[in-house]
Amino acid sequence: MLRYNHEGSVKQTKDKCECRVIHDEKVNEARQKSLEDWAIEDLCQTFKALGDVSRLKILWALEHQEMCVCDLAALLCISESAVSHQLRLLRTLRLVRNRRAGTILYYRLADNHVSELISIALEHIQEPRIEGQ
Amino acid sequence: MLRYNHEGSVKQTKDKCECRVIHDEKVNEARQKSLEDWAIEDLCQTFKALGDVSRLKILWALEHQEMCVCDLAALLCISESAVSHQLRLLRTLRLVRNRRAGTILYYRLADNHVSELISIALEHIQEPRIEGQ
DNA sequence: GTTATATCTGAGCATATACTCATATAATAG
DNA sequence: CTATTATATGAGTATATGCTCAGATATAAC
Repeated sequence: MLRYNHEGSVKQTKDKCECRVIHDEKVNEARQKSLEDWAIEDLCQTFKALGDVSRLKILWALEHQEMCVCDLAALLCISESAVSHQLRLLRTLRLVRNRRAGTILYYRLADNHVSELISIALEHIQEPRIEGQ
Repeated sequence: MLRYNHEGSVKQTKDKCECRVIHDEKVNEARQKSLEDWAIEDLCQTFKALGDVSRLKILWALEHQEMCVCDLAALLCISESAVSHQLRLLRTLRLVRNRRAGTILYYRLADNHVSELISIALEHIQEPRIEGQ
């Protein structure tokens, strides 16, 4: 066991924290293989976008067909404003796209990533519990 | 355009909401293909677990090697208590497991799902921006 | 038994966030 | 131009959540 000085993020270079470390080599290896801050942040935002009941329902619906804002609001039984707010977030993260037809905006999934992510997560939650763990 | 009565969740069967619907057939089809409530909720919790910087860093570290609580705390530069709280959540969702060696608990990923999910999300965030959208 | 180490857990708090409401914008019809 | 429809947006608010702190638990050594 030894004491270890951590290098904080860029914002906190002055106040480094001191923590216990049991396996120095493991921590060092993890440090070397760690993702860049921007990647972690982007990953986090992507998963966070999927981690909401309303947005999940929207994405699942768009996986089968394109839909407009008010239809999605009807499906989820929440206000069109709420749907619009969520769609903006999903657009920002490039998870959905839209096409305009007059005053109506039809939304669809941006690419296959969402489908793949949901598919794997479905596998996970449906996996049978293992005894003794 | 027509008015539509929505069936709320089990908890709110009494106060059904009335919303605009443009494409009745789209909404009906989406209703038929919609996931069960428990599946949506489980999916949501799984993605929510991945949608946090600390937990993502933990999972990414465990993808390469098993680690104990205090090493993870040292890596993330947060308290061991905070790590323990997050690991409990990840354990509950069967995303990680542990093995005991004396007083030390070594954590590892429970299966390949986490790796696959992160891998696809990495693809997504690294995808080049498309102009005109 | 006592002591030390590693981890866990509940409570409290500060921040994040998902919604509602009111209003603004964009496209179409007249 | 005005009116209507569909959507977007900013502000405010109630809830959710990630952390710290204090204390509890589990294992090993003595």
